[in-house]
Amino acid sequence: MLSIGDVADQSGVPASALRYYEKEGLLPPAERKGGQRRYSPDILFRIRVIKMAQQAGFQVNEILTLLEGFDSNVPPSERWREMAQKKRMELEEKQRELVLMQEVLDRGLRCTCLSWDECFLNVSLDGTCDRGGEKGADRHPVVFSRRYR
Amino acid sequence: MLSIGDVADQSGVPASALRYYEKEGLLPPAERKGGQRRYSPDILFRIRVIKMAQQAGFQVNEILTLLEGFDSNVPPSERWREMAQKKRMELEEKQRELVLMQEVLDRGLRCTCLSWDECFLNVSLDGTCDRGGEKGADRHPVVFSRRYR
DNA sequence: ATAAAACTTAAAGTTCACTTTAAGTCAAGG
DNA sequence: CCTTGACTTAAAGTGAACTTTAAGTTTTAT
Repeated sequence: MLSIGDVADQSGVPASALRYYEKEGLLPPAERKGGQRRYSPDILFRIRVIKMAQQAGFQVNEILTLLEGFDSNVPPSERWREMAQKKRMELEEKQRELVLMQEVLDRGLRCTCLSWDECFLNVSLDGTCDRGGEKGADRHPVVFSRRYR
Repeated sequence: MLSIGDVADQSGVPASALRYYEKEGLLPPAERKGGQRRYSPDILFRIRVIKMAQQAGFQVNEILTLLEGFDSNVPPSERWREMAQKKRMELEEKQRELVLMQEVLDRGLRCTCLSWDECFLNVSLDGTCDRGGEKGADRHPVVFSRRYR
């Protein structure tokens, strides 16, 4: 059995956060030994899922629904399914945004403009600066133009 | 030229947030007509990028660095490049978590267990319940087990 | 010309997800 | 047995990202 400090060390989640999760219902009330929490190592898997969901943009109350938002003892309740479906679509949208953002970063990293001043005339929807027309794709993204400094 | 209300409508970002962004430097100080903000439609592209970066998990001050965190007039400063490199790696990590999370949701949505009680004995690292052994992959993910209700 | 709708600011308030603090209790090692 | 370090709680504090409020000004439509 692990103390809260052990779990904190092994999961990378501070003890204060673990107590907070317990209070919010994200973690089950831990067994106690003389008032102190004792965890089975299983808890680490649950914490992993909580962290994963957080990275994916779930709020605490959403993770709660995800984990225990059903009362029936039949498989995934309608409520759960609805939430999961909705969330799945949100995740897909978020992935698209993530990829777009990576492309913006990559464009910036590959940029070969010699000065910002070269880069502030044309705004195109894909975010590149296409003034001269020669190697437009490798110019600064216009978002970074001097106009806004 | 667009009023702040127009921009709010067209971008989906509340006027109060737009004012906040201006105060924080995310948006350039807008031109004024009798004290009221007037925007060129170009601003919508910038707002799109801000939203994109937010979806991707950038904080406001990070977006600030992204947009104007360089002083030189040579292409992407070292500072910018460092930040972009770091962020790119974070984005990749986040994508992996997103995919994992989708898989957890999908497993839940595909689950065919007849009751939660069927699903609370085995914990495996991939998060599936594999008691009987027949169609293990389609059981409730163990995260959702009764143990924690 | 005037009334309604939309805008302005500064400052205070809100929500989320924790963290910190204070005062005290427990447990593990020597 | 005793000290030290880890733990306990409740409550207050924090930082991020806005939103709301209040009091006033400007624009727009009739």
